[in-house]
Amino acid sequence: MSYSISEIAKMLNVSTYTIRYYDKEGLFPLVKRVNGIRVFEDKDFPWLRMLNCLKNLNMPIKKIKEYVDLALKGDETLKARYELILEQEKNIEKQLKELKYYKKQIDFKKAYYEKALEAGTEEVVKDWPNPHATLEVDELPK
Amino acid sequence: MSYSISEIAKMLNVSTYTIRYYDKEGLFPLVKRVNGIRVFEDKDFPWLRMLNCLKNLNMPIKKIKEYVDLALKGDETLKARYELILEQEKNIEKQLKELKYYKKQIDFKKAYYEKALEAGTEEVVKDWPNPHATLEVDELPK
DNA sequence: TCTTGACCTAGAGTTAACTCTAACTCTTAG
DNA sequence: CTAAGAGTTAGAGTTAACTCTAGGTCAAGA
Repeated sequence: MSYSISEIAKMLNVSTYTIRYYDKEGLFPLVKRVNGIRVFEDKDFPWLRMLNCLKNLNMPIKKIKEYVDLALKGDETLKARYELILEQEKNIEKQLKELKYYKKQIDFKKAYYEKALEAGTEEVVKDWPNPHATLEVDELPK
Repeated sequence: MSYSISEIAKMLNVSTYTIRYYDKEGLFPLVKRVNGIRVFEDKDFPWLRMLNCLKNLNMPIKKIKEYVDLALKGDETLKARYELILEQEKNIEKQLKELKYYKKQIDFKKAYYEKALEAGTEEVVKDWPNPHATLEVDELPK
């Protein structure tokens, strides 16, 4: 099975411009061309999925490019690629921790506004015991 | 207690440039000035914490500004602010789902590289059953 | 045959979020 | 009293990641 650039763009939920931009940046070194036209194939899907993953984990294009270049060099770069994956694993853990932390604050605000709406005014909650009355660096997840 | 711009910058883990930029964008309408110099006070901390939260949830500056403007208008905008918080709550849920989804892929790759490193070559794992062999839109979390 | 639509490239333009520079003021320690 | 250090502004510069335009090719249907 083969796929056009616009089909792939739809799958990744981006524009065709973006796919061409990624290609320009060297993120698709192995995609086939027929008469100059990009032809994506099933064999490209694992990488498309990986790219989608890294992109959504906010890895910069340049860093993704580094990963591509490592992969192209073959077995001698296995270690380096493994480290890069470990780094991403840590990154995900950090993001999860942060999200859970900020979720608490949003939940507090939600309850705050629910009470305020009930009363019709913010006055009744303005001095609610804020679970985080001070702003300290250590308090924030790194 | 009062705090200088550089102290606040340190607390939020950004540069003083960034704090001034946020101010320019209207994110600190209530911060005191003494001889033209910004003087942050304890009363500003709840908002600083909220700002830090929204920023780290990737809310654009313009949207944060909207929230500030709503808050300045008082009780008549309680509903609108509540909706905005609800939206953020949904946003967090989405992000959590996505993160957990992409974590699976990273974990797969981690095991993949561990096996490859053990063998000294990627060949042994190249055709590992990828838990996500196809790339379909519905498969990806929205 | 002609037109439509999808593809191509090179390169210019856009946007968000900083980041920095120049030129200035104000406070304070020596 | 003066020099350092921290603050100020307006506005220019930077960077990443698109996003679009102009001008072209090519294949298929009416």
